[in-house]
Amino acid sequence: MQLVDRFGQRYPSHLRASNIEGKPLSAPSPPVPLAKPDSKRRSSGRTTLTDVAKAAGVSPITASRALRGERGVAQELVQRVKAAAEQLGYVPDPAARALASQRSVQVPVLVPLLSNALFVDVLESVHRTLFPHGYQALIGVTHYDPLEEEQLLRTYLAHRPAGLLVTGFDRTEASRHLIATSGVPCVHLMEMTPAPGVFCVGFSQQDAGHGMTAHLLSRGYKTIAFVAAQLDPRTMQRAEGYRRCLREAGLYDPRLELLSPQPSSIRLGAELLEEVLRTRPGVDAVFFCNDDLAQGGLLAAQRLGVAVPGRVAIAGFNDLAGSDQMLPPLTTVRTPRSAIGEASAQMLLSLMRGEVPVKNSVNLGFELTVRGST
Amino acid sequence: MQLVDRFGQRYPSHLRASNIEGKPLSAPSPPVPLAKPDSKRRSSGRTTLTDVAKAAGVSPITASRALRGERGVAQELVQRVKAAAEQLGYVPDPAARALASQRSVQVPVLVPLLSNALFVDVLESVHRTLFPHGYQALIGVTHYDPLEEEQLLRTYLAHRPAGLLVTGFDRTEASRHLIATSGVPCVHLMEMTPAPGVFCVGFSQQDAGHGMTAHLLSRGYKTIAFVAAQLDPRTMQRAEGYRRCLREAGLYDPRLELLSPQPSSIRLGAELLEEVLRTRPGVDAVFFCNDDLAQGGLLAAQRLGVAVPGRVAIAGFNDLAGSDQMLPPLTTVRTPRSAIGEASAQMLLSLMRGEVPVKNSVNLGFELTVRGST
DNA sequence: CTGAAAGCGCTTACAG
DNA sequence: CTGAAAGCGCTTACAG
Repeated sequence: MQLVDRFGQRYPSHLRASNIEGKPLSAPSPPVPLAKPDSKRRSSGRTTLTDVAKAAGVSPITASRALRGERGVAQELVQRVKAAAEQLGYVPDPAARALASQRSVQVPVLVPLLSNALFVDVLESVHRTLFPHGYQALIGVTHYDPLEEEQLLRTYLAHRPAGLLVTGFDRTEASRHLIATSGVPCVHLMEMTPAPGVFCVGFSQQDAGHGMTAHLLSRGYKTIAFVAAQLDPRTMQRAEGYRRCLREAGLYDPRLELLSPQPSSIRLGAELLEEVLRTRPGVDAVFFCNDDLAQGGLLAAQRLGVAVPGRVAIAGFNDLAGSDQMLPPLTTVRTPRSAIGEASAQMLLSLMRGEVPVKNSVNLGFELTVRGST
Repeated sequence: MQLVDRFGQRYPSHLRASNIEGKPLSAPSPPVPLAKPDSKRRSSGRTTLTDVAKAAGVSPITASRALRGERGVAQELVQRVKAAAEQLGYVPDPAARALASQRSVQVPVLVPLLSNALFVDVLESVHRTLFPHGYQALIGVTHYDPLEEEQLLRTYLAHRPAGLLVTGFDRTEASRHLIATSGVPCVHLMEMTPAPGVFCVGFSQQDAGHGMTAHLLSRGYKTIAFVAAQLDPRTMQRAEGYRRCLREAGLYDPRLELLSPQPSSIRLGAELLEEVLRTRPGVDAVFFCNDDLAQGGLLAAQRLGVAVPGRVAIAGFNDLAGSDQMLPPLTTVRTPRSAIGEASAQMLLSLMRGEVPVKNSVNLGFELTVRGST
């Protein structure tokens, strides 16, 4: 068999000696790929694995193995191949790789919304962790709709992703089945679960809801309202924590809950605080399920001349940007979203390497951040 | 030539009659792909174009053409192929498609940061516009670093993207060259430019800076400070608009500019307002280059008991979440970021179809939003 | 430890 | 308007 390199030189592929001398390696690569006028030629002019193999004087398979760091390749060959690849500016073709190996470098990250800074932080830290390893985070926005998530899952799974990151555990049976049968490593974000064989990184939303409520009780507040929007699963888990805590104290009253299915926002928080003050005049503390609501509530209180925490205490959740700058600064729960993004990506990385993680679930906890508003 | 389908039936590929009767279409697909024990078999069990073609009684090429909506295929065949694809739940393999066509469905979107809601909004609307057309937006975060952008460009361009979205025009010569020679359709976001052959969607940052300054002048403010952070190209274009406007009014004084290279944030805005009040006591209005700074400034003023706009007026830029809820509500410039995302994606879609857009540049303008703070 | 052959699932470039 | 052949650039599965 004869190989023809891009300079038109011909040599049998087993003639390695000439390459060992370094000749092909030092040959200057042409500034513009030489477009061969051959008919039937579809070459893109791109540097291919074969080019690298030729330059290193090995077979493409060996070059492939050396470049992927597969063990069982002679140290010397590895170095020669790597040098050649560097020299030629070789970049593996992800499409060819995906087709041959039945696995791409793509990692869909399915989050409910991008308008919540929480998920942007998670997405960014996932991206930052995965990218240096050659993996590509893909955006998937479910809008809190299990059917939309199922559709996204179908689409993305057809792309043979290397891994998958999904938010929480609340999804359709079909989605669960798709994930399970795909064989694609999957890590669940934001929540803890007892289910075996399932991987997750997050914290206990219910404990966090309980913790904040306990803090308010410890401050002496007795009539604590829970005000929530969106009403997604994690919000409702916080609600459960709130209920559990108040029941333990014998202070639970369902009429203290104000639940709005609307999307969470600063403006809505303002409206909801006004509603609480108007309809539940006895309330002495409000626990908002998210900081944007709480910030809106704080601003509304100021606008109305309602003293915080004198007349009513206000607490939030997530410690979003600006909460520490409010007047008074907002008491909230600091959630480890960047850490969740990073740890979940690390766990996925290890699953994608075929390893078995030491722990199925990683609980990153939360931090009660007490500031002036309570 | 004989084809063997997954049920082991053998029939010559030209025997279309039996398929026209609909037999293969109505054959139930096995719940689990039958893993053939053939050696040398690498099949993933996935439904392939060949399966569809067989079921429709046409060649794979015709099936491919029919599915991609390429014109020049008999209407009847198109319908048969589409029915077969639907029936079998066929999803084209993006990797195979990318490898064969030298073009993927990926569209990298290069933005400076994800921590600025501005770019999240752009990214989300790009994603929302592209996804239904089968294109996949990829995240690329440059951290305002041209070299990081160049590195991202190299990586992403090796993935043969279908299109490319980049922020602004400020990049390395090498990056410009990479984009130009890649042949990948590219649209520039956020800024306007006179350069021919370059596509962009945005608005004039300088005009917007000028507009806000003119508004402040029209309100009677004479000593207007410009306070900025990050100092990225677009911020500096706004600064230019501010300067031009004050020069026109004969009121420009470089000492009124407070420029910090730190990342923009609510907290920094608070610090910078304090600094302005301390070091430039004559200032009667502050134009912050971004709303997060302005919100921080507003909160700092409140904390210090400085009347807004009585003692000092405050204006921002971008109309971010919460600005309308501040006390007083913040005067700002509403920028069309979702519209920019959508319009740029539409322009890219038409470029990727090989069309020539009517206009090289789309100016989406901006809107002065005057509220209580000025 | 290394390699020749085959194959991944599509589309391009030719023919007819 | 339709199709047989070849090829995209890798990796898998076998051999040695």
